[in-house]
Amino acid sequence: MAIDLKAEQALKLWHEVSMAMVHGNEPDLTQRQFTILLTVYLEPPPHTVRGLAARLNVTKPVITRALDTMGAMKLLKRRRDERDRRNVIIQRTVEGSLFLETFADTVRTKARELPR
Amino acid sequence: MAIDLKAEQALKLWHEVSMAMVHGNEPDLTQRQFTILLTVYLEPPPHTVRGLAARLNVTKPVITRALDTMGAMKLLKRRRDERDRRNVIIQRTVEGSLFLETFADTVRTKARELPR
DNA sequence: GCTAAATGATACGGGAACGAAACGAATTTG
DNA sequence: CAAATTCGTTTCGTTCCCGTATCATTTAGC
Repeated sequence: MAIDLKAEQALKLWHEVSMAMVHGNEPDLTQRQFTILLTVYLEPPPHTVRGLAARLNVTKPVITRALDTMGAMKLLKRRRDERDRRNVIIQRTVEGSLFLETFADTVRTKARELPR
Repeated sequence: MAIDLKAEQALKLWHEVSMAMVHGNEPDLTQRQFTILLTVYLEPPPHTVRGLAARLNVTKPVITRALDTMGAMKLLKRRRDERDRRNVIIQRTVEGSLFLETFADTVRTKARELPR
């Protein structure tokens, strides 16, 4: 059975979750950063700077900088590809997984509490 | 019947919608700006700078600047409160309604296409 | 080997957002 | 009616993100 949302429910869900994120003290990421994070955690590896840039339709420095920022937050980590040392492989971390699990819980809770 | 999402579905939904927004050519809003927009459109009026600042737990200049930005995009508009001319009332626009309708459609479509 | 291509990082200038503080206008208080 | 308060805006200095162009390293092609 497909997930069927009314327009108002969709907006309310986004609103509730956004409020929770803005109000909470979780690391505040830009839209792009969060999208990069989700891509790394949800799409099949390996993830490279170039690949992510193409996937998200942004320039390479955007990815490099996002990795700097989120790397400092321990949400992601870099690793040299030893088979081709030009490449950098972007990998998940325990902290990142935990962060997204918490986020998913927020979404689920808000979705469950949605008025019909 | 409540909307029941699995953790993976919640993340996938956010990912899909985020990808659509980053990739698309819609106005590029920050997380806070988008949250302000949703608040104005979903919560009962009237909305003031001070009220929104308190609601979102941000400083007043954040609201003022967001109104500048989104006002230029025609997503919101300001009006002086004639009963107390110190106040500014924030109102919806046709363009803003349309923008959010389109966004809601994106969410609905992505939710419907979600794997079980 | 030597050159060309590919990959990610960096430098640079510009623009946008931030918080704190100060400000002007409008209203309320005493 | 003068002083204090309230409200939104502006200013200031800082920080962060952006795209373009360039750089160093590594690999591939001849």
